[in-house]
Parts: sequence; structure tokens; C-alpha cells
Amino acid sequence: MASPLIVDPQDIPPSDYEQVSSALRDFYARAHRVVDRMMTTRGVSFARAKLLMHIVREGPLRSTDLADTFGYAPRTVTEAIDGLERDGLVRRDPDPDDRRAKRISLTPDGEKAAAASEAIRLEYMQALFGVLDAGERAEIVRLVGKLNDRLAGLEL
Amino acid sequence: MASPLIVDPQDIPPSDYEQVSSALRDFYARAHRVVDRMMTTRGVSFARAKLLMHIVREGPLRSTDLADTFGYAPRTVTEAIDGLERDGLVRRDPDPDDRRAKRISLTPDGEKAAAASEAIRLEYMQALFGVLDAGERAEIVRLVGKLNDRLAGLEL
DNA sequence: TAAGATTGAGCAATCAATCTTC
DNA sequence: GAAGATTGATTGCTCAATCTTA
Repeated sequence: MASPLIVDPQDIPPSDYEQVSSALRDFYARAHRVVDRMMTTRGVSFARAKLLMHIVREGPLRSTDLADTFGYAPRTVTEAIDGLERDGLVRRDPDPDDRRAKRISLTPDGEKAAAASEAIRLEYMQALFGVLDAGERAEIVRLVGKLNDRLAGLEL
Repeated sequence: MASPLIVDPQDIPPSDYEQVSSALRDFYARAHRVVDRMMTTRGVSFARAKLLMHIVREGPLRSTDLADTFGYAPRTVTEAIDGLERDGLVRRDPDPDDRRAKRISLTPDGEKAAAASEAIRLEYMQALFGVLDAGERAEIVRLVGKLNDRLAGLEL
């Protein structure tokens, strides 16, 4: 044993797993940064836009509905809604049928923000995913879909 | 105008852009959750493991080196190193050649942690990316690579 | 007891500002 | 003035605990 290292980098072949992993990781980090700057400077963040868009479509919702839809922890939803409420984009009203629950809905400002950020989102998606042709887009959906199915299995 | 909504969901065709976008987004959210639980319960988080592995390989490094390598903001690195130092996994020593800088290196405990988490990381990658065959892995690297190049352009 | 919501503590990241040294 | 590092304030996410109502 010439090296005091427990894992010698030489022993790890640069497998193609590494490449897949780092490509996907890089993509997310970059996409996150780019889209977030793009959207935040022009209105609300991507995370907030997702929530607003969902509330626009699905009407008044409870906190747990949002947590289920997006796979968030309860804390995440409370905090996100706190922020949106602070900025006057959503409202929490008592649920008439269940005194534990609150119904979350958009204010007029919230509807405007949702519409504006949806436009930006579409523009961004076109700029980004437009570099792939239709066949490539179908293929990437298929491949990432396989990974997602596997992950769902690992998550159990 | 029957609807008071500014953007009518009906007007947005469910384009395949949406599918690409949501597949990639889902992948990241799930992967992040799964790998983080997997690694944190058995030692250090994925984010920390990446740093440790890099420091193992590249020897003593400065804060800016890490920021450049991973594309992190300076704050991110300082905070990450703070945490690792608090847990006794890294050490900050003054750089003899530049009194502004510090050289970050692993402690013996840090080397152990790096080796342990590398093992878990390999196991995880195999479990996940093993669902794709070699051709599919090459293809996904190519496609995501195109997206990354585009993102790099958008980020300028 | 369980479900809906909130709160506390912590991690990983951002931007913007500051302090020291080059 | 610019580079290396740190700090303050904020966002988005996690888990675990708590409180109220069903």
C-alpha cells in the first residue's frame, strides 16, 4: 500500500455513470440559477410561480392539497404561502366545512403575477428546450422517465 | 371574454416542452430527496460529500477554488466549510504565500467520511443509472449536454 | 387517533456588502 | 482597484414536534 488514501482515485474508472450523474446535476444547478434570476428579476420566483399557477387552475386549495401535488413537506407549503401572503398574492380564508383547514386563493395581484410569470416561463422553455428537436425531446422524456420510475422505487 | 383569467389554461397546448421540463424537474427533486436521505443517515450529505471528494483528490485548496469548481457563490463555500470544520472533517490553515487566503484540507476523520460516502455514492449510482443500458446512458449524456450548452449561453 | 396547519431547527443555495491583503 | 474570505439577509427545502379540530 503505497498511498495513505483510503480510496485511491486511480481505482475508480471514470464510468459513464459519472457522466450521466454530472450532466443531470449540472443541468439542474444551472437551470435553477438561470430560471430563478430570469423570473425573480421580472416578478416572482419559479417556485412561487408554480404554486400560483396551480392555484389559478385548481381554485381555492388547502395546504395539504399543495403539499400532495408538489410532493412538499408541510413546512415548505406553510412557508411558501406565508411569503406569498406577505406580498399580497394569496389569501388564506377559513374553510366553512372544516375548522381545521384554510382555503388558499389568489388575490387580484396574485392573478396578475401568475399570468406574467407564465409568459416568462413559456419564453424560457422555448429558448431552452428549442435546442432539441421533437424526436430528441421525446427521447429525453423517455430516458428521464425511466430514471424517475427507478427513483420512485428507491424512495419507498 | 367569458373568463376573468388573464391566461386561460385552455389556450396553452400541453406542449412537449412541458413534459421535458417536468420530467427533469421531477428527477432532480426526487434524486435530491433520495440521495440526501440515503447519505445523510449514513454519514454526510451529498453536497458535503462532493466537497470532501474534491478536496481529497485536489489536495489543499482555497475557498475560491471550490467556488469556481462547483460554480458556487462565495457564501455557499464559506458556510459549507464552516459546517465541515465544525464537524471536524476539514481544517483551514493560513496560506504561507498569500496572507489573504486559507488552505482547506481534510482531517483524518474527513478522509474517512469521504471514503465512506464515496462508497455509498457508487452504490446509489449503480442502483439508479443501471436501469439504462450503455447506449441510453450515452444518449442521455448527449441530450442533457445540449441543454447545458444552451443554458451556459443563456447565463451570460 | 388521525388530519390540517403551524412552528423550531437546520441545510444548501442565492445576492449584496464588508474587511483585509495584494 | 481587485482578489480572497467572511458576514447579513433571504429563499426553498428537509424532519420532527406541537396545537387544534374531526
